[in-house]
Formats: sequence, C-alpha cells, structure tokens
Amino acid sequence: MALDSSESLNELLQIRRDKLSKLMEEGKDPFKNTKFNVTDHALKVEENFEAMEGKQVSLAGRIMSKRGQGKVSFYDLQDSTGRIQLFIKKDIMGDELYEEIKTYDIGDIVGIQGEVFKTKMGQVSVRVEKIVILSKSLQILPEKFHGLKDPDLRYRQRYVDLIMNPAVKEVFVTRSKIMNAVRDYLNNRGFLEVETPVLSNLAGGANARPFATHHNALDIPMFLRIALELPLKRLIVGGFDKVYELSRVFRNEGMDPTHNPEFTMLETYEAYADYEDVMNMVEELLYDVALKIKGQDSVIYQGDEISFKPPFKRARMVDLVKEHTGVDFDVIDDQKVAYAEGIKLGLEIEPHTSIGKIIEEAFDTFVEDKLIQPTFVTHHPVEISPLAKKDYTNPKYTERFELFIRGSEYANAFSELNDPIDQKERFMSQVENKNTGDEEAHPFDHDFINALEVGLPPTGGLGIGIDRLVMLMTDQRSIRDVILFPTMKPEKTGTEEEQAEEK
RNA sequence: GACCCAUUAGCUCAGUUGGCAGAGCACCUGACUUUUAAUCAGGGUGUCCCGCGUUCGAGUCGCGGAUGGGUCACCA
Repeated sequence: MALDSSESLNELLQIRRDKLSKLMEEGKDPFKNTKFNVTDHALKVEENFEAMEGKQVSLAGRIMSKRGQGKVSFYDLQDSTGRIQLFIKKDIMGDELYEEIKTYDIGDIVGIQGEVFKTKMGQVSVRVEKIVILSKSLQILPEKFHGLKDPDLRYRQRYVDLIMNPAVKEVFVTRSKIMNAVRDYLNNRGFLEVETPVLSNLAGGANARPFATHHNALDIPMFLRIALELPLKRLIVGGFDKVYELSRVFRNEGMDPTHNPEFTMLETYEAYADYEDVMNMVEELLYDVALKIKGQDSVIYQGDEISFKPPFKRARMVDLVKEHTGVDFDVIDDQKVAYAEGIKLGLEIEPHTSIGKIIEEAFDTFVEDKLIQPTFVTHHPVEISPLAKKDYTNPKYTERFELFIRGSEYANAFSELNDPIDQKERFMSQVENKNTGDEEAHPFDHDFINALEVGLPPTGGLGIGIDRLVMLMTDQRSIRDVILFPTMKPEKTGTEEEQAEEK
C-alpha cells in the first residue's frame, strides 16, 4: 500500500511529507522522540474538572480537529480515554512555535503540558504552554463528521476504524471484560486454565475441515486444531478435576455473519459432574457475566430483550418438536412411521434417515428460531450425539443439552462418553465416513482411546462460542464486528500479486 | 456454492436521456486572540474497482473478473 516514490504520491500526501522534511531540517524529527511523560488523560480531566481546574497536566494523543487559525487555535486531542480541547494562544507559544503548530495536521500525535480551565463557552480545555510533536501522520484520516463507514476499509484498517469510531473501540473493551468475567467465574469455581496444542498431527474433537500446514524440520503434515476437547479430556484422565481453555480454534469452512475461520472457544471439563451440573453452571455463568458487563440481568439484542435471570427454560428436544409440530416422535419407534411424519411436515429427508436425524431436522426447521429467551434443549437423539453418554433411563436419547438464544446455539454440553470400547467403535464408523468422502469426519485418535482405557472419570463437558456471546452482549450483528482483525481476502488481484512477487 | 446490491477525490456521497468529472469535509493561500461539523475570500487534488466490447463519444449500456455487504444453501 505505502508508496514511497514521491512522483506516485498525490498532493495531499506529498504536502505531509514536505512538512515532515521541514521539521527534520529544523532538528525536530518527531520520530526521534522515545517517550513522553503523561500525567493525565482526557476523560479524567473532563470528569474531575472541579478538582483539576487550574492544575498543570501533561497529556498525549492524536490531533482530531482544528478550529480557529488566527492568533488563537482550538485543537481536539484524542487519547486512549477520549477527547479534550486544547487552547493554543500565540502570546503563550511565541510567534515561531505558533506558526509551526499551525502546520500540525489532523492525525499527528503530540504531547502537551498546560493548565486545565474552562473557556468562555464552558468547554473544558487545556491552555497549552508546551507542545511537542511525537509522531507525524503521513496519511489522511477520514472525514470528521461521517467517519469511516466502508466495511471493507474498517476491517482491513481496523486501526483507522478504532481511531474514528469510539463505539467500535467500546465493543473490544467489552470483549476483554467478558473474557475476564468468564475467567473470574471459572477460576473462582476452582477451574484451572490450561493451554493445549494449537498445532497437532490429528485435528479432532469436532466435525470440521482443518487448516493443514507442514513442519519443515520433522517433514510432517500438521493441522491447526478445530476444537479443544480431546487434550482437555486427557487432562481429566491425568487427574485434574476441573480444567478449561479459552482460546482460538480454526475451521476451514465458509464465512458468514456468524462464522469466522478462526474464532474463540471456551471449553470446560469437570470430573464427577454430569450435564445437569454443567447446565446449572452455564446458567450462573451467563447471569454473572451479564451482571458484570451490563450491570443488569438482561440485554437488548437487535431489539429483543434477552433475560439471563435463572432458571432458564429447560425442555427435551423431542417435546419441543411436539409442541411446535404436534407430532410426538417420542412414541414413534418405527423408522418408517417417523419418515412418513417427517415427509408430512415437509422435511427434506431421505427414506433411510434415522429417527434421531428426523427429530433434529424437525427441531431445526420448526423450533430453533422460536427460542428467543435462553432455553436449554436437552436429550438429543443418540444418533446425532457421537460424544455424549446415553441416558440410561431412556437410551434413545443422550445426556446432552444445547443452549439456544434468539434462535442461535450458544452452548453445547454433555455427560462425556468415557467408555473406551464404545468410543473406539464410534471412531471406526467416523473413519468409514471419511473413506466414503466425508472430509469433516473425525480421524481415529489411538492415543485418545488409550487415555480412555487408562480411565476417564464421569465428566461433564461444555463448549461455548465466545464470539457469539460477545455479539450478544454488545448488540453486534456480525462476528466481524467483535473480532479485531477478521479474516479477509487479499485486496490485490492475482496478476498484481505476481507482479509484486517478481520485484 | 447460488442469487441480489455496492464500488466515482484521502473520507462521506451526488452524477439526469450516453455528450467537458461534481459537492461537503480534509488539504493549500490569505483574514480572524474563546472556537464547538468555527467563519470569510480564493484554489479541485481523479486509474470513475479491473479488463474486453458496443458507440462518433461510456462513470452511465453489454459481457467477463475482483473486493465488500446482504439473502439462501452448507457447516456447527
């Protein structure tokens, strides 16, 4: 992007470089400065004006607007906390420095020292006594009133987005607070945060295509993880009772407003707990996060008020299907009958589709988007839950739940399968799927079977997509608005890239 | 993957029936010692996303492509 040959620069950019050259000629190279003693910030001065009035403060930040250019000027300085007005008077600065200050551009970073006061118009300001330019901006910031709107530019140049759009910055501050709130909750509950490999020889724990890479020294293929599950369960085998990992996973799949190729996942595993314990924990966790982030037990998401006040609604998947379709699959044990009912409902299913899959289809089609308030959907059919324990009181179903809010899945949890023989069989059927072309099928993980043979205690496991939780808490419509640098296609066309490579 | 929409100055956007490329902000020159999207006078800084085509003439019409956004499908 940055073009250095001066003949290719347009006039605006050339003027800024000329100003920089002039500063350098005068021995005021802004890039030579290494530090500036900052004593205060814009927000603090603004909020504590009564106490700060008349005091000397030293602030640093970016010039965001300039007003007046006579013998007195008003510049708005933006630091990490907000904006404050600088009052710059020729009498105070002296003729020579004042002329130099007038050449400072919007986007330049300056450090100032001066006295806090209010202008005649009542605007909290700093009467500048000393000023030093700490960085010269050679690019032009977007327009002050409309800001930066183009989504493409906003994501590619997030730094400009953050400068121009305070609400965007606020989203990412909130994201950080949510991460902290989740960690606090789990740590206080006795969970240990761990880090497991991002790079592995086998990408398991979910059905998804991985990103493939290569280790040069070992000359072996490696994969970026698609889930946290398998290493964490190994740690439960190893004797940790409560572990979690809150980190990035990668799935080589399509992108849309709720899917980014890399995203942040929370997975927790608790020994000697079942899915009902996990359900109680999720309820409490979300309530806790909402209170900490929003100061109340509800949020407004895209116009809908979502309440996190426990208890959340709990219902079996098959009962919800009955409620919304009138068909009670719970009493249907003949696949042909279930298929006929599914066709009557207009589901797109094949003659051999299993009853469990038909129930899931009916759920997806008729129930999912009706679940606005937090709802635990439980007892998924065993056919669609390869990693969950059966409900031994009714083996058609599993000890599993998913949390739905506003029609989307936010959590998935179950009593973990810890029978190594059963797990081995399920892996083998996955391998069959893989052999018949299913690229998302789970690879056979011999060491994981070994771990289960060593012995996994009964364990309750949980996964939560943190990006979607952040979207919910910050009322954002797209996952790209809660990820600082979302995945983007390269800007350049193929031919341009080739040309660049040739240089 | 399919369909729809967008792409014009650094930014936000106009651009009529196919006939000299426009505005505001920003920027440059000058004026202004309490401004608030400061104001006043003057100045337009451009690969109209890219390529091919139709045409006397294309920002505008056609075809192909790129990037982004949306809807659906897929995935979870």
